[in-house]
Amino acid sequence: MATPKTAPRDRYHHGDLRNALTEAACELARVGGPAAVVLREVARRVGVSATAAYRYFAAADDLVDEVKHVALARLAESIERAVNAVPLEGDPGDVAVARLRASGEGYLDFAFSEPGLFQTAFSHEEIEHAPNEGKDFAESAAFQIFSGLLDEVLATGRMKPEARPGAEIAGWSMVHGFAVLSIDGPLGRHLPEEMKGFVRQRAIDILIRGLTVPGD
Amino acid sequence: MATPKTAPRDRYHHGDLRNALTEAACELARVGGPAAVVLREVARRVGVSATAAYRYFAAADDLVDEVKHVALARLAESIERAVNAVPLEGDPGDVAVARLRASGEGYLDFAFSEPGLFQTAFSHEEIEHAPNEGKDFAESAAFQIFSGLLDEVLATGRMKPEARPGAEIAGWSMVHGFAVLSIDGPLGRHLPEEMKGFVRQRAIDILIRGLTVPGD
DNA sequence: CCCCAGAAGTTGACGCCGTCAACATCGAGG
DNA sequence: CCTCGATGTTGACGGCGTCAACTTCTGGGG
Repeated sequence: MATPKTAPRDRYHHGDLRNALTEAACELARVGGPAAVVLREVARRVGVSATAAYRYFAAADDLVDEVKHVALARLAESIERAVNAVPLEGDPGDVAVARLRASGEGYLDFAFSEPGLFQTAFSHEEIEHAPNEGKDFAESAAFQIFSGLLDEVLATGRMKPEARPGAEIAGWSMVHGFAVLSIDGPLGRHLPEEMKGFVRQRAIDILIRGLTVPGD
Repeated sequence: MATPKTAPRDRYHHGDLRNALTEAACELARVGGPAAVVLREVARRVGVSATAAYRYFAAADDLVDEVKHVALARLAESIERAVNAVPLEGDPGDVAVARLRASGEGYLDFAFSEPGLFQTAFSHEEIEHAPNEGKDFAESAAFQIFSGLLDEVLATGRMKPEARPGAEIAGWSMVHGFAVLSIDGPLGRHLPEEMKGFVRQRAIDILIRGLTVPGD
């Protein structure tokens, strides 16, 4: 066992295939969306036979699931980054509202900068695939952050208590709907590029207006 | 040519294949979503060879497009039905707002009662498929109705003029996002059935609150 | 030291898919 | 009646996901 571990083993066997596959799958998804994640192509890119993937994934869908989790994590990072960029000085209510707004911006930043991954994050091939582990999203980091921000807003009095229930879902719906309609829906194709930014701000404005009460 | 047209011609040739194919494709989409629209299966159901479809559709995607247009039309019908069910008596502002709200309800009624068709209506296989005919959606009946309803609300003074631009897109985003998240997203799987209705009302409430000003 | 069990990857096959080129068939108009 | 164009069929190709059977590599115990 003198010098064996350093050589990069050109013809696979012992490089960490699983990670390599996941990475290749992510790249495919990034460029072409969920439909582009094709098991045989992933294997080809990694330089391995198609069936090799079955050592690590029970089926092709599981590979897509892996990408989905990666994408969801990146989405959460994007939101967190945007929220943390908001300066904390000034009226606490204003800060809370600004942070809430920023979370929406972070969501859309990710959706527009990585549309393929975003689409993959929300793809479910079949209408049903088990009562489910319950793990994949509502429990996800992104949702938790968003929920916490709404609590902040509530705590500063900038939201009426009766408006709090269901607020995360309404907010999520607005921002997600806008992303979806923009990325592969009609907005993306029919809206002049210069209006996109305007409309995006308006959507978030209307959401914030619906959720909060004016300051002072 | 005495009695030829009445006989139903069992072995295709001259029955209107195109319609039969479209209809079968719609049924597939209805039950299984866009992924279930498989050319060979459609042909099989109609009792015809797979390649027969190529007389009427240049490619399998064109068949899906056909379903998409049907689905979009049904969506518009559902919205129109809900809007027209609103009684016109009382304060015009209230009526306009009620009609606006009803359009959202009609949208969601369709999405939840025909999830497969709804998903198909908003599916686009590839990220790009031409600068596009521009026809498919923003010009669609549904969008026009929605836009008109917003104008009504504006005219009754229940919406501030500066809130009007971008309003249809914000509204569409909210309702569409809610539908998508509910049908094949996390809301559908993680939300107790009894809360669905509540959350749905809240989402629409928040939207209306964001778009309008209170009456009186 | 060697050797062998099991992990890691390959081969070849199957049935499904979309699509194409070549062929068969029907029915209306000269 | 006979031909010609529209309509549908056959058979093939390559790509896909998946499976069973095979090979090759590697580390740890005799």
